[in-house]
Amino acid sequence: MSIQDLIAPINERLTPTERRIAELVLKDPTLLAFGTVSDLADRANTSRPSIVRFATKLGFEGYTDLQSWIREQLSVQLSSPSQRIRQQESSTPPVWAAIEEAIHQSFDALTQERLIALATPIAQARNVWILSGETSMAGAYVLHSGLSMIRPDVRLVVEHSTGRELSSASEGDTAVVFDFARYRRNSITTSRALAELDVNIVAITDGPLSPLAALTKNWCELKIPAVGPFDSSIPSVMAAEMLVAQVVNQLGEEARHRIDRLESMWQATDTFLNYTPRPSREI
Amino acid sequence: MSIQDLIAPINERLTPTERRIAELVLKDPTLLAFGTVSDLADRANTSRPSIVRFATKLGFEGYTDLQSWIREQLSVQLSSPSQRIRQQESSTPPVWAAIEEAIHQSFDALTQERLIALATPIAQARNVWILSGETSMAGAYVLHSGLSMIRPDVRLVVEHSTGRELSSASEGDTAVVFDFARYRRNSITTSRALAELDVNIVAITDGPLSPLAALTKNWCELKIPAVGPFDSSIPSVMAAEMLVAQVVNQLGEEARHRIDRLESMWQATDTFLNYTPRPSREI
DNA sequence: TTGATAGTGTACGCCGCGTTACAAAGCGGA
DNA sequence: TCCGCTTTGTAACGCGGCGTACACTATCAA
Repeated sequence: MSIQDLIAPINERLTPTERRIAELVLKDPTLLAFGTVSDLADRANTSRPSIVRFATKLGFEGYTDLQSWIREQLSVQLSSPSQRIRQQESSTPPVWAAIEEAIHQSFDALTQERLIALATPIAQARNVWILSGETSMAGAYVLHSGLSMIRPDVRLVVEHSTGRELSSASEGDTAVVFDFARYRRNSITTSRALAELDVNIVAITDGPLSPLAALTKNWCELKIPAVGPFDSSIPSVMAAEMLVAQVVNQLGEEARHRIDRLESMWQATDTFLNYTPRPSREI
Repeated sequence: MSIQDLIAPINERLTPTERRIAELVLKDPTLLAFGTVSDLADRANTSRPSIVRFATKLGFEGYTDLQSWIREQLSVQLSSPSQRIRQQESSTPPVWAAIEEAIHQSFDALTQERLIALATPIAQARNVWILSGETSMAGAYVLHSGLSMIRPDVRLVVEHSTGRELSSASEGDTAVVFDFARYRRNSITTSRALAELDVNIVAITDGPLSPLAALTKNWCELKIPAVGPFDSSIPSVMAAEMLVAQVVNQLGEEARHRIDRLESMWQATDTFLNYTPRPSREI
């Protein structure tokens, strides 16, 4: 039971001021443990009674009650073995390490030059086709979703309609293919066919021995860790996101203009619950 | 610098009473952090001035001074490892740091207990419905893909057919919702409706202030970094994958059996290019 | 025995704490 | 426009906090 679990069930009943207080104490719980009512009031730009009311709204008698509760929680956290475990880095579960390593390697693989090399054919293509194997579906999905927001004529090709969809592909187009061992037969054969048609191939795959790496010089290598019995999609997704960001850079004003139009479309259709302009937009 | 290091050099100059106080605070440092002079005096069977004198003997102005020092020490100890990591590497590109921090925080949020709490309703549900906002589509996709391989009756609900798809949802079902600020109106209102129908809600969201966190106690908090102009899907995907792995654990033999059948189906249809059995299967 | 000194507890003052009652301001509906 | 409710801030109160001055006790040397 944490302060988060206490706030969550009542978060919709919080007044604006109380919400400010909630954000404050969530950001820095030590404020609650050590701070006085006045401290919190000052930090949240409000008055002391509002702090007390916040405490009662959480179900406590008053601030004192809330604070002593927090202190108890903190005491067990300080004395419990998990805290000591937390400080030792050696005991992290192996999955964590595998994911982190994979991410690091992907970062290393996606240098600035490599990103530019991969993004350029995407930015300049007339049509962009996206293909993928199994592990990498999520990456393909993210790429499709992201690219669609910044340029026209982007299509995610699903296996059962490969032929129909790709019949119009030709020189000047670019196909982005995600696939890793074991390679999906369909994605590989399709890529080969597209390469024959002089379609630019951009391949996200697992190394120079991949059949995809043979098709193009625009490829990059990702390491795929396992999470439980399945392979992780995280590296693919990361690569897709970085590709999208790079294409945005290269398209410049045109991409930004499209994003702005999408934004106003969202506003017009009232898509989001609490619309507040933010520097970072959603995919 | 700890309280031990402060006491050690003067321990021979301590009077009997002061020695009792020293033993007390060494045994339980939270007493110093949270307790008042009176508390300590009572516990050490002495008077309040002795506590104050003890503080001054350690080189502080008074008890207040000592206490605020202890609290500072405690604060850094409580700050999460991810925050300390942030302070180290300043030379890496900001995107990397942001992604790594988000991943660390997600790891912290997805403790074993939390994972079990989230996975149990998924493992036991009659039907599983998956909903998502914008950023988190990829996570929802991965969850759907993974769960489909290990249990029946898993459905990804897309916005335009929400009503039709969910008309059969009822008690005993579980809905997994991914959404983050700005919350997509459709996913939130749908979740609320499902909660009204006593469908179990499992929420992957951005904190206790999320409207989703108000609906259920089975929620977890992810931090969403920005990659270029868009929010990243990586945390959602990671959470989805860890959820799938946990559900596999809980379903045990049944899940493994299903995976094996899928495997032979793949073999039969010759889906992959180079079939070689591997310990880790693809999603 | 007596005086000085170190150790400790009592008594007191002042400040700031948390709390509550009440008034002002903001917001929506009639 | 007015009325009611919700939200928020102001003012006052009483309690307990810490710190300090002072008094008592014990110890030891002379």
